[in-house]
Amino acid sequence: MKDRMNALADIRKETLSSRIAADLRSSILRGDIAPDEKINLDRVREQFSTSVTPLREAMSRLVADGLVVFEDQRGYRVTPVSLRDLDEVVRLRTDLETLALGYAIQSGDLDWEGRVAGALYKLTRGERNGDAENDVETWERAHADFHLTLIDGCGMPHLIGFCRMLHNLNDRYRRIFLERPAGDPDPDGEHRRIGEAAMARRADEATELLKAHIARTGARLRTALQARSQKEPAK
Amino acid sequence: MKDRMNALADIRKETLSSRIAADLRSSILRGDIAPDEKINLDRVREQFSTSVTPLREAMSRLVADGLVVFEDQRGYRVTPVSLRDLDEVVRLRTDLETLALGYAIQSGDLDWEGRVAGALYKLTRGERNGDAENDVETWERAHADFHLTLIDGCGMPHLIGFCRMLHNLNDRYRRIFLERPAGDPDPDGEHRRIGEAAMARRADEATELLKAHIARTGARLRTALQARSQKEPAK
DNA sequence: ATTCGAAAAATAATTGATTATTTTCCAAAT
DNA sequence: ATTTGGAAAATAATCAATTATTTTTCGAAT
Repeated sequence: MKDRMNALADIRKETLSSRIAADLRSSILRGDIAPDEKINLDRVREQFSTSVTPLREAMSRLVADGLVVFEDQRGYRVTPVSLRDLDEVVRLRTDLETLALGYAIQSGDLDWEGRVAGALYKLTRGERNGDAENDVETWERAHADFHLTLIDGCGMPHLIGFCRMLHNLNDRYRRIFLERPAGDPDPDGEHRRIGEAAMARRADEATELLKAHIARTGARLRTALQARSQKEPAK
Repeated sequence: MKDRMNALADIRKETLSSRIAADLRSSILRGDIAPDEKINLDRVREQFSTSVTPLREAMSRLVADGLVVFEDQRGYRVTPVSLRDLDEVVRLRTDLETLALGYAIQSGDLDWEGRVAGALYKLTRGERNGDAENDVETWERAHADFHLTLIDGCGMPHLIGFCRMLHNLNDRYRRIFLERPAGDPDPDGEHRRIGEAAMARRADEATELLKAHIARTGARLRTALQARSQKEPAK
């Protein structure tokens, strides 16, 4: 009874800032707002039918996420993309996600295993590369959820935050630049093998599989970006 | 002539938000605003003689730095301290700063070496544990500058951002909980050895020295926190 | 044609008032 | 003594107007 009351008390009124930040985050990840695009605060304010204050706050949160860059007196711009940035993101994902996975395998409890299994189930049950927008968003959510649950067992909030940010940055590249964003030859198989190795506490195997998974997507992205920048010279 | 004009054009009017964020960051790092302390926006607004909007924006930036935690409708609170958090910060500093240093040694150019030498010079020339506030702040600035310059040669902005954040978090622990925050037995020697190994491109030696340096401070902090929490039971 | 400087326009940032939500207080009921 | 519910107080969040700064435009000078 008391636990039930506490759970209800935690349902707090979401602020406009949080709503706006979430919506803009999605738009940026999907490429709906293009990399390097200047964000005109007055126009966006009108689109959300709000005033500038919650919008500025939302932008600050997106800056923290690495999705937007800010300069005093010059406002906000969607973070540009580049080969160099992609390389960093891929390299850091490799370094930090495997680090986090290692710690998770070390420290994660049975509850974590259960959550990994659940996230894996949801990911591999979903429609992939469906044409319907809802299907894509559902898969993207399940995908992010799986990766983040995998490392959640490390119990290190700062590290999880870094990985989350890198994961989002990588997702943006994948969604903008790959024609089939979920189009690895066998993503379900890869995700399953990673998840199973992690749950079975085979740390070396799990981290090697994760590394390969990250590298594979990274290589495809690199190719796509290079092809694109041969069509359009670098800014 | 054109370069000179560009340099002048880059001198932009600093915003109140940026000023407030910087001031509050210092206050938090120094422990002037205590860990876990609720930040009353109206009171702080008055202290800065400003309105609430730039203050909220400043707070968002501090949230991004990990120095403040936020909850919708409940405002802002200085990030609490704990043994668990300290352990994570120390562990991640070890993992990430050595990673960054390795990359810097790999990629850093002569200009980077020069900057490391300069930062080392400034650090070892300064007054340590002086009683004057300016001396402490000067040393703290030089200390942070040295560590961040050391890794700056990695040329990876995200990684540098993570390391900066961890470094700040660690600095806060050091300044609040150690009676002599710069009081390692021979910090100048340690810093010098790390810097010289890095400039000489002896990667293994530099990273081992850095690890030991981080671990030493971490152990002292752990001891100090444990002693304190035996006096005051955990919240 | 290019550069410069000033004015106009656009945009960023801040203000102080208002509205929304949470916290605290207090009296009544158990 | 404890719990509940409502009102008051405090605080968080947002608004729309105003101010500050940057960017764009345009005419004059070179």
